[in-house]
Amino acid sequence: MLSTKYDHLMVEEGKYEKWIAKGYFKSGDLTKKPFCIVIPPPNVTGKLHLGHAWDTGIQDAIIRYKRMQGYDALWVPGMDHAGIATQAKIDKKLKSEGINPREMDREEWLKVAWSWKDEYANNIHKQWAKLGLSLDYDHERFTLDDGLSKAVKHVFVTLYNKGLIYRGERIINWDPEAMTALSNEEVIYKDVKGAFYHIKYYLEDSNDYLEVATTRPETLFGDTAVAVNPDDSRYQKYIGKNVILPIVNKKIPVIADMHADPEFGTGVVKITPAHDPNDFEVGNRHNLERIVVINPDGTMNENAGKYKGLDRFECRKQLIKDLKDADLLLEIEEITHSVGHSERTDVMVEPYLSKQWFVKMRPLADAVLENQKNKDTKVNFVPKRFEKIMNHWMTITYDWCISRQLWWGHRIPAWYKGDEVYVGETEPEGEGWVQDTDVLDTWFSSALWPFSTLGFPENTDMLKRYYPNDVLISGYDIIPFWVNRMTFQGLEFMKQRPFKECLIHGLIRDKEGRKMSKSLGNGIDPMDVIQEYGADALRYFLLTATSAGMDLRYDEEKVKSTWNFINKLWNASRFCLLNMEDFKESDYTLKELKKEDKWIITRCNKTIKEVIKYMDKYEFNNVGANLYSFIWNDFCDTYIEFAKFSLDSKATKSTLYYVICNILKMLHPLMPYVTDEIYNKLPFKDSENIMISKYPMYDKKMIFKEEEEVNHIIDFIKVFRNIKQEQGIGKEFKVKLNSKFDDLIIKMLKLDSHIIDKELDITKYNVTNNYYTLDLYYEKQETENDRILKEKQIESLKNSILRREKLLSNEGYLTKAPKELVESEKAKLKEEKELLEKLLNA
RNA sequence: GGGCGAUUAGCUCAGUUGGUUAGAGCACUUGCCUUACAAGCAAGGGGUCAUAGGUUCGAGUCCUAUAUCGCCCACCA
Repeated sequence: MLSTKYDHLMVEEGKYEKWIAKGYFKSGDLTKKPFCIVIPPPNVTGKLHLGHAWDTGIQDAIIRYKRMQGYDALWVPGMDHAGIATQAKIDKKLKSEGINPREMDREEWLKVAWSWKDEYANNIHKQWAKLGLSLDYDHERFTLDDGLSKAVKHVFVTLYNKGLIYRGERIINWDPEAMTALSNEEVIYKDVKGAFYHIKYYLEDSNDYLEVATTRPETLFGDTAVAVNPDDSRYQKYIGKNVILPIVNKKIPVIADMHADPEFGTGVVKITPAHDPNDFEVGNRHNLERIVVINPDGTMNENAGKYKGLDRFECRKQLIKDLKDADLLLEIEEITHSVGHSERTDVMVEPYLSKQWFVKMRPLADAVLENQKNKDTKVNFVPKRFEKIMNHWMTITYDWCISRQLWWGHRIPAWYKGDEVYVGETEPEGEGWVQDTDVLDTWFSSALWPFSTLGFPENTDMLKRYYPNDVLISGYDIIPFWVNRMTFQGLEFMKQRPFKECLIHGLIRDKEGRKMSKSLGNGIDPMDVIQEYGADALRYFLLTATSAGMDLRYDEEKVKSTWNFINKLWNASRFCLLNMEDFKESDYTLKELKKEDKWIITRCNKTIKEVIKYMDKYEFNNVGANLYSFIWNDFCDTYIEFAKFSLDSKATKSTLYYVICNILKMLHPLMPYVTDEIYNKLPFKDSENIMISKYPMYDKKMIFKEEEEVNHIIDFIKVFRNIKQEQGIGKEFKVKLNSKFDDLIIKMLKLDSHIIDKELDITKYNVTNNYYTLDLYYEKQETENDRILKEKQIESLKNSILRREKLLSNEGYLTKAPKELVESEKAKLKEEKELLEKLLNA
């Protein structure tokens, strides 16, 4: 028997291991329809946070729901090597041990990395288990495992052969701390305080100068021209002349280029083709030399002359001082401008001329845009609005820099011998070939996740069966990084969308609405929450606290209140089980039901219908609201109280069984542990385990017309109690029943010893809800207060009648509103008028 | 500059294709240890749905502005 109080630690202990041992998470029953979700692979950099708990909780709810509905449900687990993030962490750890990671041998370093991966993967497995996720571990993958590496190589080589991957010298975003190139998506723009430095660029052999404004004076060593707008009348006379580059004292030309905006700054731009993407384009147009002046680690190189070796920011300081001393600095204009920072290391990104590998995006993105026009073949976002983010990205995207100067990742399958380049899945024959030392962007491999995990590039049975995936669950923050890239790679290599639907959720915030972050120290460890309230409470809270696509504030009070809800379920179940001790399957019957049994069974079926509707739409907040009020209000507060009058009846026991069984099943996807615990204690059950039992189905035959009658009974009970409390009536009162009364009302209100059949000459109050009516007599002079209360009741009724009469005399309403609505308004008006009559005559 | 979201009870949030008098949890008031649960039960108070217009028989919901907060993208010499 269940203990008197819900104990989440006891309930959750050992269950996951049991589920695993029984093989309940396994997929592959070919007689069933397939349903597949792949987990967004967490990074092997740390522990899972609340966002993961939310994201995976949604997936587990969906997969458990589908499994119970008879699908062959496959949820593919896996993790991401997370190149730059993981390498940064490993390097940090090595440095803290006094080891310089860059002085290590690559192979040695990789050994450290793999043991790091093992340790963190192990942690993540433990956390998945705590969360209760029904992942099919037979199909677990890691982005660097052999199969996925093969997929990556295949994709790289195929795209290269198609001309969709190329190697080129471009301005890329450079992270001077991680010392690697980054993609545009890995650059976070932040507003920082900086300055416009107005510098004199003297014209050759003249005392005249051009005023150049720049935020990055240290790049002037790389200047190879100064540009003005060809239509800018102020400067036309200078076009074609030379200016003297300050400090360097070198001649550079004044050129005319549209890039210079006459409205912006001084209208004169210094052109540094090796350190600015726009300048790079200008340089191409005018055939300018590209001079790199900064080293990969952010220090100045030999082109900076005496500033060589200085950090870029130190150089700026010194240079400004020297310019000032040489009277070349006109002004320092303080401004706030946005500057790119590395997503991972948070250092200022350096636009940097460098030879890298790129994916040519235009054809791939266009294919996505085309595919999104067809609702049967496109990725359907839930909520719909997120499709815009993808479409916009596909419209403006430009070539994707995929090479990273890191060790942790997929080594680029390209080999060089002199000027020769070979790209292939395996090393080329012959002597002297050297493989590219770079690895690929992490997202290059995760972009293949929906099909690489299923066996691609082989055309496996798995791939045929589970691709496209049915739904992908992701936060809106990774649409550009991941969802978009999976979509174009899926279309390119599988000729089909990677998933039919894409369910988007928001971000977790703290109680004050701030993003959870390490620097703020406001992060919450889901494992702590599970320890205190249980995985069931955490998961139910996360899923039901907000509507789709919205951010979620973590509020411990709400988790606590979810715990209370589970405790309520626990005790309701306890009540059922206590009364089912000798109840056998052969006793179970839904014939000869009493009206209250029919009432709860009807409510239960209506709830099933709603819950299924909302589960199918992924509206878990609505699923929760329906279940919560059905369980707490209808079942616990109302039906169980009714049931107490007929606990030895088979109909009552059967009804209790019917309802609790359906409740447990509907709750199971949202709170797997406690529902498993209680289901197991049922005297008999339809399945070995709730998680492989059949999900409830709406049954029209179980909708009874008696529901309405019982609703009136419940309503009357409420009206009576209200009046009794408002009038301050204690145990001394008499009632004279003025209509046919129902036994349930008598029992619930404990009226039997108070019934009289004669009128009394004391305070009388007519209690009615228009279906039942009685006179309530009690020893108390009617006070002013009582009179006011009664008048208030009459007043509000009169107002309501007036409102309805007005509505029903509106010609437009009568002709245009649905007939049923008008009819029910009329009926209600009639009821109200009758009720008013009774109250006035009382 | 372009786009998106939010604004509803003291707090956190729901509110479906427009349809009774706008809901929940927490908090609050009153009365209850009623043998499933006092982490509970019963009853209750509390909202001019950000503002201004409009469409409609009817608007929290649709349209047009405006305000405030937040996010994304682009630009930033």
